[in-house]
Amino acid sequence: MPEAEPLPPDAASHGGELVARRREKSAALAAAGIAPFGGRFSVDGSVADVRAAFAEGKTLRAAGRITAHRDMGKSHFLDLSDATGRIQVYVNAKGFDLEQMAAFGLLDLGDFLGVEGEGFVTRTGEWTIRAAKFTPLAKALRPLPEKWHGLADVEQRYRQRYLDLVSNEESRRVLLARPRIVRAIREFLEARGFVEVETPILQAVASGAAARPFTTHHNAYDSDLHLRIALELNLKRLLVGGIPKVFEMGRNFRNEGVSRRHNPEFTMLEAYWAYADFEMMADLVEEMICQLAMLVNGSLGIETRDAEGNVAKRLNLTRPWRRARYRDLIAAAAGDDWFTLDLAAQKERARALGVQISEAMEAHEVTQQLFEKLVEEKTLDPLYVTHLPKELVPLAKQNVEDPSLVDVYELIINGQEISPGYSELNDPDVQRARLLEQSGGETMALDEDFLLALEHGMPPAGGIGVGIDRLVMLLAGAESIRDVILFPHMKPKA
RNA sequence: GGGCUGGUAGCUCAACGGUAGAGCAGGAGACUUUUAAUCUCUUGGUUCUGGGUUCGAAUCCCAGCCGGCCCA
Repeated sequence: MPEAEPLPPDAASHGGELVARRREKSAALAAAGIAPFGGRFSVDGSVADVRAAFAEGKTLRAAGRITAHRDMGKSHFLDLSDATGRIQVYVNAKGFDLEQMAAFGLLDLGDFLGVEGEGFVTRTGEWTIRAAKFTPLAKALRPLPEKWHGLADVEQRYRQRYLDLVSNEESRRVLLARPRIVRAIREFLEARGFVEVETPILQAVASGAAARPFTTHHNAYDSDLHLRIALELNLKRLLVGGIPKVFEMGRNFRNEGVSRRHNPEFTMLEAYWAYADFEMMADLVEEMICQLAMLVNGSLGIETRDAEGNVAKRLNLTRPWRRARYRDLIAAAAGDDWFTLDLAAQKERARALGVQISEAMEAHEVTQQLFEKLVEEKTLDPLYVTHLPKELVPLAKQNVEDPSLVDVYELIINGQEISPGYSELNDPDVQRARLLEQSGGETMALDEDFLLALEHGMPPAGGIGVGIDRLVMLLAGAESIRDVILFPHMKPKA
């Protein structure tokens, strides 16, 4: 590349020398009559499309970022990349005049470039476009992360996701798995007659789950509103309205902590199927997730990896998935006599088993804590936990034989709750009573308008929820929810 | 909220009380099929911020800011 003028001293002192040089090259391109930030450029599709169309002697048009430059003097090799792949471009000085080669010298790694030329195969077997023309398309005024190690700084990967996408293949793989999964879910449900709907995010009462909502204000009606925390109640209103199979996939918001498994906004699938029950819903989810696993991994085996990238666990999604009652799982973990013990004895037993128990906990909370630590966290392959205590699930129908239980499942895979499914409670009076009898730290808000809808008659139905972020984590092998969200919530920098 | 841990050149990382370095990127040069190209030379730093200890601080201490992991 060409001789550079000495930079003004202040440019270098800010650590801005790299930017200053690129700005100079951008200006030099403009001075030579070449727009450094170009416009329309006709291409044979994405880089992957160009590779698919590749043939020796065929004229190809491609565009992308310059991600490598191997300078041989009169011969240059460039890598042109986008998120779909990489293709090599060969530029031979013999094919261009001096002005053109001067312009070529003003290009930098990271710039967008369009090329046209014939395909050929180098003697090392690399598919290559022999550039007959090249067109600068956009100047990168700042350098990209290092070519070999990519961008490793976790914070910067999340705050400047575009740099992560440009430089980290693994991030592209995980983040692009998500839209494929979302699309496949829609296709799966639509093929079974489910209708997709969109319901309001701004709600007067945020209910359907026990969680703190975000609050905002609507000026026109001078009323406080909440961002939804669940989709459930509106979809049930649609069951009342006569739509027998309905689903929504959309964003929920919970004003709670941020962690490896929690983002304040997250995507939920909920589906409701009139005249079905929780077991039919379990079958549906089982089939759907297996299809998704085949789509993403081509297999029902899943390998989870630790921070070093080594295989940590192997999961097997082969059907049929195990189904077991909550009480039986507790008894197996804590002793057959568990449910005959009084509260004090249960607390003592739980602590002896290494489960942290606080004095304030009620009986079902002690049992639930024990369940989470000794069953849920230790479960790898899919497990449908069924027939939970009714206190845990106020929107589900009670079991006919044992009204202390509800007809529900909780799907657990790899120690995480992936999906709940219910036989939905459709008796308005029972529903009111169940919402009023909630106890413990977090309770669900009472939505009178929802109860009014139930009084008009809701068909018996099965319902499911699927946390899409966690499902994608599972299927794509991501360790953190932030790895499956393009722009995860971060604390603003001061 | 608590515990542990991290922040050094554009990027990836060293230096762990005694002159802040390397690789890549950048700059100059050589090279007409390279591919982490190679070879010679070379520029580049408010060591996150603010205090403190010390003859001397990237390093030790305190506070803060922003992350990561674990716990609640």
